[in-house]
Amino acid sequence: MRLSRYFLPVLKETPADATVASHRYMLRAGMIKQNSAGIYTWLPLGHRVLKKIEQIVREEQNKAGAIEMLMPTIQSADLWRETGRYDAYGPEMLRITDRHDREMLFGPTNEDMITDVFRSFVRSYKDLPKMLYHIQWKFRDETRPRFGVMRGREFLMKDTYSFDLTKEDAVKSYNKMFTAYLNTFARLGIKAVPMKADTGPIGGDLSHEFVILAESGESEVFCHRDLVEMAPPGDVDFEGDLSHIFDERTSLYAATEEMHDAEEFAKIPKDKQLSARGIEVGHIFYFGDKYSAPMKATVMDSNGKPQNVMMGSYGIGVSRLVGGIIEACHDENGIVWPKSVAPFGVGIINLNMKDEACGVAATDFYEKCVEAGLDPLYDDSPDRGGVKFSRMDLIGLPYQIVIGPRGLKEGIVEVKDRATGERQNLSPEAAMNLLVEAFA
RNA sequence: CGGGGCGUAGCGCAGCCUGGUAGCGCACCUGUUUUGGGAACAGGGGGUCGCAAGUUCGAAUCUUGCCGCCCCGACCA
Repeated sequence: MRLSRYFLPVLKETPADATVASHRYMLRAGMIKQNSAGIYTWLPLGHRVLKKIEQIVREEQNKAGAIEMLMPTIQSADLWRETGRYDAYGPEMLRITDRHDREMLFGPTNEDMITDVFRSFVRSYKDLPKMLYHIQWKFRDETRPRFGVMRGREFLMKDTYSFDLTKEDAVKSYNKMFTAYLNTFARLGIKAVPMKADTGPIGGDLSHEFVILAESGESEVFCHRDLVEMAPPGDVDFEGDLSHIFDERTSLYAATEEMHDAEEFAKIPKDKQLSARGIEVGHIFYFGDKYSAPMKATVMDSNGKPQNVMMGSYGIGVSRLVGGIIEACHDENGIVWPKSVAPFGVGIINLNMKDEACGVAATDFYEKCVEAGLDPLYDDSPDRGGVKFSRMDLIGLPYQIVIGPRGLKEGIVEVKDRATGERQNLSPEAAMNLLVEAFA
């Protein structure tokens, strides 16, 4: 993409409303625009990141055997009455009346609806297990939206629902998602720690939150230090036994504030005790027949007897992750994107648009990057060097290629690694090789 | 939902206390000179001062009501 043809409204000054780093940088980098409290437009740069995260989440869900579908944002109140949640959910649910005075709502989650879908079609235990998911916008009318997209009212969430005949089988599904989540967050370039969690209003008795450690986190969390650096499971057989992965993580202490047990925590060696602020980016629940029972979602077992299906639900805050990743990956100059989610792979800076040789070299490098699939952003604006440098640092692409008249005379371009700040002077060919290898 | 704060040009702010018809920096437009870490000079455009009512000869400024947004807390993906 050529910057001159793109839509990248960066801000030089920090908007007064933004107090946390990710919110400030998202506004300044032209990723989002606030429309009202907790509701945002995703501008082109932000949209790219959102879609990249979404795609990684999708791929890891598919690997784990979950099947993608799409349910609507608007739901009928009737379904929620069946489970008693229409009254239980409270003012956080946005209630709407249609022209026929029918009560509708903008879905804050989809347990009720997916249970309805399931019971409409599935009759036999032979169809189990099943894991279904969608990636859809949710609305929760928070009393106090804040921190930009990290606590919006409208947000994009991946929610998976598992259906099994028995609790024992449901725990296997739970472990699949537990494992998939570890891989997902690792691919996103962040360290998310699974922590024993309160089940909240969704209910159930087995639940973990996946938490990124960051100073701006909303809640306090406690865990064993080793959990933070533990390598992800990587390629595993999702049809095989995954309990060792679950056991390995859960044998070390990790809990959110509500579930914190100071006595247990104290048993950890002092140098391994970690208490920090955390951002919840994923949450998984097992809740048995909480919804299948009232909604009569049953399948025939091998004896021909109807059984309530045992369910779990598994959420990842896709839009929240954009902010969460920035909280974990930024410096004083701006965002430092992990390669996997960066909006563009490499930024090319032409230091002097009026210098003909410079233009030829930069355009040539740009076109080669396109061919190599590096997804480059070419700053072909007439701005001065300083403006281009600081803008490129702000939007945080993993690599910057600086092409200027001075270097070209020596036959070199400068390659800057955004994360380390390290710069190398290389021939264009060597620079290209470096980039291709970096993204291989 | 309790407590606090803010709303004046696209962004960041001053002016309000003490009423007299709106200003600064950045951004934007034109021109010239510049061009390796947010250039300089000259000229220019842009605001019914959140909305409504009231007080007054006169309201950004005083009064009342409403709306919007932010921060702390409680609540939550």
